[in-house]
Amino acid sequence: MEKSSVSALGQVSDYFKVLSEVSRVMVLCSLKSGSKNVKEIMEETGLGQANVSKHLKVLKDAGFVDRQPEGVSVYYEIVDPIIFDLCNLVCDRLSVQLEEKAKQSEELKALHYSL
Amino acid sequence: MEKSSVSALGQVSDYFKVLSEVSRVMVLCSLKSGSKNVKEIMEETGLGQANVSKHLKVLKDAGFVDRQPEGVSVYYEIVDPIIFDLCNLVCDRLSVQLEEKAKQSEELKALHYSL
DNA sequence: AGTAAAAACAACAAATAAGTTATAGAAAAA
DNA sequence: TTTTTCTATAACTTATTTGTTGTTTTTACT
Repeated sequence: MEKSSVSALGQVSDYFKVLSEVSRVMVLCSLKSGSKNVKEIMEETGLGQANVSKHLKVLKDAGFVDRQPEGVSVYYEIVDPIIFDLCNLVCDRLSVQLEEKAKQSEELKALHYSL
Repeated sequence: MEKSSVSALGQVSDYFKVLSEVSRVMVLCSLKSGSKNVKEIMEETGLGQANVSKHLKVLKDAGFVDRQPEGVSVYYEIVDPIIFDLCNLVCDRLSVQLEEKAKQSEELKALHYSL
């Protein structure tokens, strides 16, 4: 496997890494309805101040959100709603997986009663 | 933020977590061209045996790949090519980000010469 | 049976990351 | 100016996770 390919794949996995923490996804979700400042994000997510700040920095560095100071507070907003497309794709896939498992469960139950 | 929402978001972030490691994405990529056994994956990715085995377990548990023993070796294959849709979405997004940065760089250069 | 090959598993070391506490900085209000 | 409010940063602790080494298990072959 070529060095350049690995590097490119590394960028992709780094992108996914940003979305691989519940807290960060929660922060993104709280921003889905529009621009919010840190305190509002804290209240909506229930996360601590320093924690939210740190996650927001990660999200900003990765280009997920935009930072906009206004007076004392700082407002953040989603840069590109592609994130939600990604999440929806994953949600659909998870639903399918669950349905398949449910079906298997039903088959097992049927087998049980037929024995 | 509701408990059930957090739980659902946790499932989503767990899904992304699987894709957040270069090694695992490399393994998935090596399987893009078709079913392969562990040794073939090792050769294509350059990863160690135990390491590949562990990543394959993670991928299998998450429902990304299917396991199929054949004689002494075990073949793995992609279950759902949705992963590549996800990766392509991310790649497109990363390209756009890079283009924007390049444009900014050009603007900076132009500014430099005009001063 | 005994050996060889392939993959999984267990245990360990090292690296990475998350959350907390405490502190510092910056802007508005008193 | 002093104080208050909001956010960022640093230092630290703890928890996860990765990769490696060594061992075990399973299957095929002699």
